[in-house]
Amino acid sequence: MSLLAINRYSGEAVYSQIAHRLQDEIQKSHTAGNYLPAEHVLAERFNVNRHTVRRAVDELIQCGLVERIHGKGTRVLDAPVDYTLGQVTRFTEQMEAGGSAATKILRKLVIPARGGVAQRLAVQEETPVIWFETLRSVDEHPYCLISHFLPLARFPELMNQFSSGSLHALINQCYQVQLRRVESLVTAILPQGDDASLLNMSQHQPVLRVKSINIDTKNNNPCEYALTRFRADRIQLRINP
Amino acid sequence: MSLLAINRYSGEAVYSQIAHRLQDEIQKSHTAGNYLPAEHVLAERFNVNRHTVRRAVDELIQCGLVERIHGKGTRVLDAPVDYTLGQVTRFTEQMEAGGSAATKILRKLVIPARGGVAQRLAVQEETPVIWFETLRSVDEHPYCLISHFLPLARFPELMNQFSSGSLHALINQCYQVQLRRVESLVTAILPQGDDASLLNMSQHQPVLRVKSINIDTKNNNPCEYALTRFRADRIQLRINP
DNA sequence: TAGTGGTCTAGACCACGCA
DNA sequence: GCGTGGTCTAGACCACTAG
Repeated sequence: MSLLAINRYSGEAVYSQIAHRLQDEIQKSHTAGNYLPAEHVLAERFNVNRHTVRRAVDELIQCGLVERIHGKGTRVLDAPVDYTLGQVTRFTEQMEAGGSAATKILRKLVIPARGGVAQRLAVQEETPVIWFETLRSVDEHPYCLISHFLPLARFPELMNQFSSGSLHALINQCYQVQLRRVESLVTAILPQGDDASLLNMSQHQPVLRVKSINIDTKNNNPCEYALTRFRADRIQLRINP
Repeated sequence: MSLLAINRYSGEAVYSQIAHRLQDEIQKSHTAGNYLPAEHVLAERFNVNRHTVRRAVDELIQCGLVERIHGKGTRVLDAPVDYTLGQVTRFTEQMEAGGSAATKILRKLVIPARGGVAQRLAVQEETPVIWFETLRSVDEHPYCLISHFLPLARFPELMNQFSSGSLHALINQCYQVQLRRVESLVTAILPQGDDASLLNMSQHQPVLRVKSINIDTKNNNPCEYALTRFRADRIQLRINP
């Protein structure tokens, strides 16, 4: 319970003061999964109208701190998960800490390499390339969408072999290829195409886009080009030099 | 003027119907720079309360279609810029590079350390901390905004010494302190506060936010906490493991 | 059925931009 | 001073969740 009351003459809007107060309290007692008190309770506590509380909570939602669930309440969300960009990608292992991670395969195609894909895989234009589209989730909450591109000639049976689980583990097992990340290019964009709906997020909130190249550690040939879109409100990338 | 009236029993919220109607009209008569009719006029036209119109316009703002200007009205914004334009001008910022282009100092303050700042600098709450706000540009085009936080006790004269150029070079020169970046946390958000106008960008395009900690290489004490916001349409971060 | 959030109305007063 | 958006209140009713 806060000691300081709302100051109606401070120049700062009441809803804004309440938003900051709630934000502080959420971060101090980082109770992810908990529910905020009901709106009418908060209204009584701060001595304001319920609509004013709603306006404050709107701010928290915009920040990605909480989510409203109709009929249930307003739930505190997990803080963005740190995702370390290292040499070896271990998506599943990194994310599994909290809950049950899952990878869903959305598309499996063979396409002719063009432009950036051909260039990054160091193959001729029109060379057949495997394209996997995967969606990763924790506890049914999607957090990233990955387009994987791999030269078909190098992994001739991968199209049939890959049906679930970790792609890199499968490659390691079936082809004795150890992958190492050599470069990542990170930027932020608004979600394109179906990405927003697949990630179950707003079209107007940004995603982190990471282009990465993985090479075969044995011969340093590029084997995979991956284009990952992270929900930026759920993920932050940790980079250690 | 629309022919179809609002249907109060369609299941779709009234504000949502109004938002779609307005969106259609804006896009048909794409009159960027024009102002929407005043809220009370729209309310009258749709036979709803002014608050309901406001809720509808909130949606359009969220989409980046219009902006409210206090005392003036609600203005239709330009169509979003095509992404291909952004791609051309996008360049890459090395995580380690200090940045040599023009740096403008926007603010120099001493503030009491609180929360994340205190924690990351490993100082007590309320310890005096220097806060520099700088803007970096290339060819007059701003591309990033940095909040630097440094313990005042460690750099007692820095407030007066720093007037232009590279902060890290100055620290090295005056205090014989070599800084090393030990951690970076990267995420993407929509610009907050004045960031959009300082970076001369749309409020609806994302920025890359990098939190980084620099330590003194001699004793491994944290000396600077920097919070950088990059224009994501102009910058991508290259990360080499 | 009780409790929660979702929407809409009605009216008041304030703060800002501009002529 | 007028017209604009910004905020806050008060109350009503609906829709969803869960016991």
